[in-house]
Amino acid sequence: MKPATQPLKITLTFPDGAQREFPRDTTGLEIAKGISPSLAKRTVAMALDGALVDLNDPITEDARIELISREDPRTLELIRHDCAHVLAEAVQTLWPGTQVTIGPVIENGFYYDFFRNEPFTPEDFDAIEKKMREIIARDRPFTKEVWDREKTKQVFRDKGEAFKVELVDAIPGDEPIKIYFQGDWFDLCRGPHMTSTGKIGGAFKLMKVAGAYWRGDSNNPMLTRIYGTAFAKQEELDTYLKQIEEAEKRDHRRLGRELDLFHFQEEGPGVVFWHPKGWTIFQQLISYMRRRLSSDYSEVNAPQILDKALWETSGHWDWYRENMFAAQSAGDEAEDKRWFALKPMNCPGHVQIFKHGLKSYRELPLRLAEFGVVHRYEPSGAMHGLMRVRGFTQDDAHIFCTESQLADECLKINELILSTYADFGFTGDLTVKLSTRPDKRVGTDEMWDHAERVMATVLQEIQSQGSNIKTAINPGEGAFYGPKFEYVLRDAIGRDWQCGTTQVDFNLPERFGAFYIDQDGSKKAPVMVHRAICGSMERFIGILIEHYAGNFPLWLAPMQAVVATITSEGDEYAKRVAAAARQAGLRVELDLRNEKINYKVREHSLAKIPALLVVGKKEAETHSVSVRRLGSDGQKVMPTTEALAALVDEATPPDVKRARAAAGA
RNA sequence: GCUGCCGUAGCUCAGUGGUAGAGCACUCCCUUGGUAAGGGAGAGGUCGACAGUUCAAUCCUGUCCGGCAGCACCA
Repeated sequence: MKPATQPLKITLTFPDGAQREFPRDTTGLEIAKGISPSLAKRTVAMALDGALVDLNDPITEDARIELISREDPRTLELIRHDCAHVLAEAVQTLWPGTQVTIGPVIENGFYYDFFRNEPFTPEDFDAIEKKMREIIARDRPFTKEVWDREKTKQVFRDKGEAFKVELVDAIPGDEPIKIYFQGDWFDLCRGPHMTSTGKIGGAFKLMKVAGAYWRGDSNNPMLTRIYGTAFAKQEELDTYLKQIEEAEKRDHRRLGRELDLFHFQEEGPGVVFWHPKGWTIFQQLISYMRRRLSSDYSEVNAPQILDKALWETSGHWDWYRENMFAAQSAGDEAEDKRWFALKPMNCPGHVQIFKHGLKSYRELPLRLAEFGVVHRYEPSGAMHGLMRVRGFTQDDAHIFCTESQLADECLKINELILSTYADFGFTGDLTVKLSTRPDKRVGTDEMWDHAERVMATVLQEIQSQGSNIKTAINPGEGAFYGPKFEYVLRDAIGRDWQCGTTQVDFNLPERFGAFYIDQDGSKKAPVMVHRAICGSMERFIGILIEHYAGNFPLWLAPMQAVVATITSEGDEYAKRVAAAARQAGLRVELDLRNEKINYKVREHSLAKIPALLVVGKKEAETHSVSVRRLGSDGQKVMPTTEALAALVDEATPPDVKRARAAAGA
């Protein structure tokens, strides 16, 4: 409640706890100057009760105040935002007539979207950056004015800035229209900004150009977006650029080729050719998941291709057709021209299995799992290595249960997902998002209300269980048949990937007339829960490749060790070592080539073979091997039996180790 | 799908309006060498596909296919 008359004095609390009174409407700059001129010079913004605002803003009420220097981590956002404005001014100076739109700060920098008939190219960057440095060197103050809404629109209309006019219209009526000047150039902006363009400094760089739809809608015109980044210090920019290089080195498409895991070719856009080594990883992953499922789930396999009629019943033909592959007999004479569709999802197949034979309430929850290969016609621009393909394998399952079992099943799945991610070393932050009803959907509002209510309760429960779990709501992002949880994991270099999902479905069983006989002898439609842990095995392997940078833990490594000889004198012994290793269950290769050991070490190191077992005359005589581990410089001579036992232990999958420990305890 | 860029040997890339080169990888020969590249020779390409311009196209133009970066979409 504000008092009827504004007080003339306000009390500000400084970070050290000191409190001082100032006349109302004193600006941050005046306060800084009052403390010391050098402080005023160093200060680029202030925070009132923790919120960053312009240093020149008059302070109207009591607050905690912090004077923010350029070195404060919170300033980074301002540097980038200021830099975006300078970019826009530079572009409009160099190419008059270019329309400006928006220029926000993003995770690693900023961008600005422009409208211009001629798109920009990276060759323009030098000229733009040069102009930006001029503007920064001019060091004009950022000043803010609050304009009348109609006047603002008129000014932008007169300047030919149609997009800005639209932006003004989008600002809620009760919000002020703020205009920031930097010299003569000005932009509509929420702020805040630093005190002048000179504070931006020189540690910025334009990164790339790309197209982007106006307001993120593919029905709107496409703008040209220029991405840039900026830091407080040059060293930080250099570090960032180096990080990008490192990330490129672990790109799964590059490592997939270098490590000979898989390939793509023109005839099969978005479908993977798995090579022996890549397929070994794939199989290890599937074996792992099978072990994790064995106690609760029954594995099934449903057909790859089914009559269109079935997809009409399921609703896919209506709601998902543009993503589906359809097929007919290719023979001209065939009179039977039925349309079939490749399955884009496994659920309808599993419902058929559930429906086969009468089910009793005693059989619920019935959990059917399938490593199901599905095909989806993804937009051409969406394809990205293993991360986004048109044919992929889901570690899919459908749980048929009663409504009262639903919440428990969701929590059980949650446990499985979290423990699986932990086994692969994804120990960073995890986000669980609840996606609610989309516009395009089947089922009644009552069904959706009910489903979303149950899910929201489960989400709360999940949240309360883990400290590194964040939760969020994605309104309108659900599947067309029901709301879903999406599990987003964070990899070794901080990137987020959506993998697991739990989707509640009150529609499909009913559509197919699936039911079970309840305790009272009546027919009831089961609730169906769709769920995947890895999501797509292809994508998950892509994530693993980048997460491990190709250095797989021994249990997943396609080739776990290579036995290499120094001279051909060691051949017989090397064969015995390799045979013993294989006998012990290790995936090993023998390298008897007439090459120098240096050459072999280099080659197998580049191939990221985890263990190199080198044998020469000495080892043969002492029944030992010289073990060189990937990533270490030296080597260690050990008795062969001991070396193999250690490798076998290390190669034991984490879940198997856990099971053994539990059995032993 | 949209905007921009790209497509030459398995990979990384040179190059030219008169039908092609390098390094690595591959094959063979010499070398038997203790922990990140020993030497030599050879083989390998209708220069993404199809049209057009031209006496002549890998090179210029167009269409298509595929890829890359974003956007949109999504496991």
